[in-house]
Amino acid sequence: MDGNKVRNMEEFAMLSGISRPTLSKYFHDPESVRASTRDRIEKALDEYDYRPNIFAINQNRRTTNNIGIVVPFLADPFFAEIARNLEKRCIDAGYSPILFSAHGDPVLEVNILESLRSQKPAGVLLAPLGRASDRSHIEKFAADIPTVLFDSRIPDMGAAFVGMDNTQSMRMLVNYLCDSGSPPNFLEMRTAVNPNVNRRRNAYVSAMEALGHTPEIVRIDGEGWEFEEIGLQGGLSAFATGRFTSDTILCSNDRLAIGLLSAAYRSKLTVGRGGDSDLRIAGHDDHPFSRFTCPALTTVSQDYASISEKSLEILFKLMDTEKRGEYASDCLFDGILIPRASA
Amino acid sequence: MDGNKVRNMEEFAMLSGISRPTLSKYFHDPESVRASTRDRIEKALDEYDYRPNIFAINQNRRTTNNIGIVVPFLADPFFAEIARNLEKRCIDAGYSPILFSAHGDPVLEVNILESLRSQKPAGVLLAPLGRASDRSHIEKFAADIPTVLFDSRIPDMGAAFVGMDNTQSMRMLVNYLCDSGSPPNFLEMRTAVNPNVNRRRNAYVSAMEALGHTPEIVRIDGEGWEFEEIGLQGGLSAFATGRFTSDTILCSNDRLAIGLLSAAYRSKLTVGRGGDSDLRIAGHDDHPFSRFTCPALTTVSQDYASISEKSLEILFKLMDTEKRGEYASDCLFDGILIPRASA
DNA sequence: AAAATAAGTTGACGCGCGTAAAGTTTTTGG
DNA sequence: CCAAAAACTTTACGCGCGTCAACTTATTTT
Repeated sequence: MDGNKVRNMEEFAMLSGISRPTLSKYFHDPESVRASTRDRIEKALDEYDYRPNIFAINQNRRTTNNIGIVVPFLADPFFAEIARNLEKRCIDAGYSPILFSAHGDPVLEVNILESLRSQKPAGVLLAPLGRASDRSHIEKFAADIPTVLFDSRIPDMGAAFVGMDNTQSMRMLVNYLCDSGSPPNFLEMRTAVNPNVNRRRNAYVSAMEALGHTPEIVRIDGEGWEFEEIGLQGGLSAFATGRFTSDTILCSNDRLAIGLLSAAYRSKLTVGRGGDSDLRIAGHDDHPFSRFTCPALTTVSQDYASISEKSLEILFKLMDTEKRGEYASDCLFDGILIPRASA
Repeated sequence: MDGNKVRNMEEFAMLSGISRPTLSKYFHDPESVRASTRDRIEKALDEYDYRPNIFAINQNRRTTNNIGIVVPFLADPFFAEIARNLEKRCIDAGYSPILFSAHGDPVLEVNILESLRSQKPAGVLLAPLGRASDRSHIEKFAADIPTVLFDSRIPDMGAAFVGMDNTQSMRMLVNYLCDSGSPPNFLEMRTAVNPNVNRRRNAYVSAMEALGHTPEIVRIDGEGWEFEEIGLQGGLSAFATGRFTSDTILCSNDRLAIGLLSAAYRSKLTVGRGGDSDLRIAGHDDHPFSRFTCPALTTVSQDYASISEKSLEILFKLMDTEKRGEYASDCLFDGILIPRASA
């Protein structure tokens, strides 16, 4: 392009010698015009610097080609990774992803949903904060705009959901740990930040009982999303006061486990599955950093690729149809055990 | 609100008994109308469900109140953390941040800039990919839209820049390490992903020479942004083949150091500053996870808060004035040494 | 309380594009 | 080669809001 700035489609129509309605069609879908016309347009596009005004376009359209992606806490690499995956898939499918993080704040989550509304997105992928979320607000939102919830299931929420089967994954972990050593304690934060934790705890309890062991839950203090710090501080004090009744500790998620590994190290406790170690520690989620902890963390993998693929698949269905309610089905993925050196 | 959906400002004007131009003023700036009028509007707003159409608003305005935030790789917690900081500040200042990640892909980076252009943002905060970036493209972008570069400085780029003083920070680290033990080797990736690495290497060399020591650089293979994995694999092979000439290793960044810690652990080498350890390892950036590695990682802190505050301060200046060139000054922050157990 | 000023109202036009209707040209197919 | 179909052009209106000009009403000033 020569850098000749063109003001609007009208002017570009003059310059290119193509009528405005045809240009409009072209920009909406290049395949919708004859090949020869397409060539002429693209040649002109090459010569002049014109891009349709996106605001004018979206003003009339009932819906844009934007897809909102909302996560509860982007500084958590787990969500960063999922968001990356989702973004790429959206782009490949010809949509424009818009990424938001609630930064752990339920008020911000509501604000995001509100501003998203006025963006008229074609659809929204939402990983809610969980317990702190304003349920009725999310429910209303999902009623108006095609929405797929992922990661964290909100009880009694009608919207479609994609996530992992916490019951299955925890049972698998518990079985593995009991097979390979002593039955684990379960470590969690006192104030559960999302419903997954509850499901994981319950699954732990029932899996333990099924094996004839007594479940033992250790709760540590701390609020917010600084899980590693909470795991570290809680771990230090738990080790100091001897709160663990087993040498094997199953954490409600990897970030807590990473903190606990740090606490163990500082308490001069060795971690590993070898018989000469003091402790075994396992987590849950296959956090991107879990491979690199010392020792590497045994965990259950959430299949990022499958979850994001399925989420979008369902979202596209929701977007395609008017009868949204019918597709409001859940989709749970099995986790995959990732045995590493820590347990 | 009763849920009575109101189509447009005209209709809301009827319902509220306030003229449309006055409403327009109000939505642009609530303080610009008389208090009594403001009350009446807000009462009506409370009763009816009306929100101005954002696309119609932005159609005529030369610039929106959006601020673009572009980072090279959001799955890197360092950038996630900075982005979080920037987002919050934007919101507090009354702007709407829009977050983008280039996912390590220079083509995507250009696409982001292009789509950002048509969003007419009031300003943009851009942490470029670095070496891979399309410089001329970024330069043109910054010429049209108020842009502050941060984190990674692109040589000969006219735009304003905020980042840290790598020379200062590396010298500090080298001095510290030499003071407290043997002079360090420098570990880096063979293909530097951004210019910071070059500056750090050079600073390492000159700091070592200033102390009368021979600099020793160890380069490991690997491409892309999976630094931990590269550090792990490179570390394993470097340890196996005895490529390090010192028991102290200074890594070009924390993520590489985290991988190296993992490699050391797997190679049964103990890390720490105690005399009984095999190795000392240090990083650079004060990555959010560096506190929780085993042992905790000695590093230099990038002051997230100061960098983001200063970036926005400069951006606001750029946005306020037309004579942008004059403010295209650099701003470098000193790093702060964070001595932890690893060195 | 009258005059000066600030705030609000009415009416109208423009922004850049979507889109429909009616007419014209080009392409397709038998 | 001609008729039917497809693609394109012209014309015109609408979307929701910004904004200007000319008034009218409310508030402040002296």
